[in-house]
Amino acid sequence: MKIRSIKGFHDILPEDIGRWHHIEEHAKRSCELYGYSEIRIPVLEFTEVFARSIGAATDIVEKEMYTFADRDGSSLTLRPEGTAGVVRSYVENSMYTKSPQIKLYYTGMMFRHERPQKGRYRGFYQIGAEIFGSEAPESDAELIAMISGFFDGIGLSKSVTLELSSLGDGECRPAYKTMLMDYFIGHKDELCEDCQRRLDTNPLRILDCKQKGCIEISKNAPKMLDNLCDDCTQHFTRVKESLDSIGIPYEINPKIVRGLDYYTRTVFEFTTDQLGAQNAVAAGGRYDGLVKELGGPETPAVGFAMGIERIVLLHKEVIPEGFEKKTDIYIAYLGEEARDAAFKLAYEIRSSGARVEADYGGKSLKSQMKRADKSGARYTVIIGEEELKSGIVKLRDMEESSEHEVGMEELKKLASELKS
RNA sequence: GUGCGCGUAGCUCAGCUUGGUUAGAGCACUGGGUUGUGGCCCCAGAGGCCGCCGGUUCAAGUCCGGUCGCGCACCCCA
Repeated sequence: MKIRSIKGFHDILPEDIGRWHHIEEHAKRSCELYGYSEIRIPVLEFTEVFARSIGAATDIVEKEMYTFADRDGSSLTLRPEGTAGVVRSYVENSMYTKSPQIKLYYTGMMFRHERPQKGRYRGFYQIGAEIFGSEAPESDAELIAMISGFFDGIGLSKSVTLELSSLGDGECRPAYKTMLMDYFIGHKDELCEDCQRRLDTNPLRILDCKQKGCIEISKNAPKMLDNLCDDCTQHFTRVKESLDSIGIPYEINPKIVRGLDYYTRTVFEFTTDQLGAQNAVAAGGRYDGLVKELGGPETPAVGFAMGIERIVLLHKEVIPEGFEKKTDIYIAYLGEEARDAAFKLAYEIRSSGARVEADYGGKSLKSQMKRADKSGARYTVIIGEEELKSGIVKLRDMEESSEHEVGMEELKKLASELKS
C-alpha cells in the first residue's frame, strides 16, 4: 500500500504557514492582553477525564473518541477537546489555592473520529481559554470581548456573527427539559425519525432540526429563555448589558445547543456563512459544575475554544493574498571562488537579522535570478570575479529593476533595516 | 454510521457519450534564445502501472462488477 497520512489528518504546508503564524500570534496576543497565562497539558488522558466532563451520552464520548488500552490495561483517550484536561490540571494542581481567579489559555491538536468534510478534520488545532473562579456575568462578557477583538485584529469582524443564549442552571434547566419533553411527546408522530430518536438522547437538539415539520412544531415549543430562573435571567441580562456597554453586537439565538453536557447559563458561538456546513469558528460558554464534577471545590468557570483550520479557511476567503514568507535578500554568484564568498556573505548578512537565501547549486546567473524572483526577495546581491577583487558587490533592487554597487558596511546597514 | 459525486503528468483538467495508432492541454519544473541579470515572450526537454483487482472483447483510459482512496452533505461539531 502506498504510504499516506491517516484519514482526516492533514499537513499544514509551508505556503500556508505564514497565515497560521499570523492567526496564532494574534490569538496568543489577545489572550495575554486579557491576562491569561498559557498552560500546556497532555494530549493523552485517562478516558474517564473526558467521559465524566463531556458527558457519557454525548456523541463525542459515545462514538468519536480515539480510545485504546495502555499496556497495563487502563483506558486512555486522545483529547477530543481542551477544557476537560485544563480542568483536570486545575484541580490536580490545586490552582484554586493560588488565587481566587485563574485565567488560562491553551493551544494544540484535538482528535475526533468523525467523517471528514469541509472544515472538519479528525486531527485539528484549537486555541481555547478558561476563566476559573468568577461567577460574574462581566467575566462572560470579557471573554467574548477578547474573542471579538481577536477577530477584529485579523480582519474578520465583518465575517463572523456572535450568537448568544443561556441554557439555565441546575435549578431551571431540568424543569425546562421536562416541559420540553412533554411538549414534544405530544407531537411525537409528527417529528422526523432523527428527532424521535433525539427525544431520548438530546431533546434540546430537536429545536435545531432542519426538517420542515420539526421546525413548525418547534415554533410553539417552550423556550429556555422564557423559562430561566430569576438568578439565570438576571445573569443573562447582565451579560447582555455588559456587551452593550462596550458596543459588541450579538444576536440572541435560543437554539444554540451544546454537544457537551457541562455547559450552564451563558453559551455562545461565533459563526460564519462562508464555510459551508461547518459554520461555527469559535464556541464556548459557562460551566459552573465541571470543576466539582472532576473532584475540585465548587468553582464557577467560563471558557471557549476556536478551530484554527476553520479560521484559516475563512481568513483565506476574506484575505486571499499577502501571507507568504518572503526572502529579503538573495545572493547570486558566478564561479567557484565567488561561491565561497557567497557562503560567507550570506552568513554575515543573516547576523544582521535579514532573511537571506542563496543556493550553492552552481547554476547559471539567469537561473539564480529566476529563483531570486520566485523567493520574493526585494534585493539580489551579485558576486562575480570583478566583485571578488574589489570587495564591492552589485545590489539589485528587484522591484525597481535597478542596481548599484555597495560595500559591506552599506549592505549590513540595509540588512538590519530589512530585519522583521 | 447514511447519501451523492469524483479518481488520467507535481497541480487544475480534457479525452470516456459512440472501445481502435506513440494518451493531450494549461500551470509548475529543467535547459536554451542573452559567454554576468528575474518577471513578459519564443523554442526545446523531462515528467503517466489512465487508483487497484477482476470481467466483457480480436482490442479497455473509455463498457461492467468489486475494492481502496478523496470530496461534499446528513448525523454531530471547533
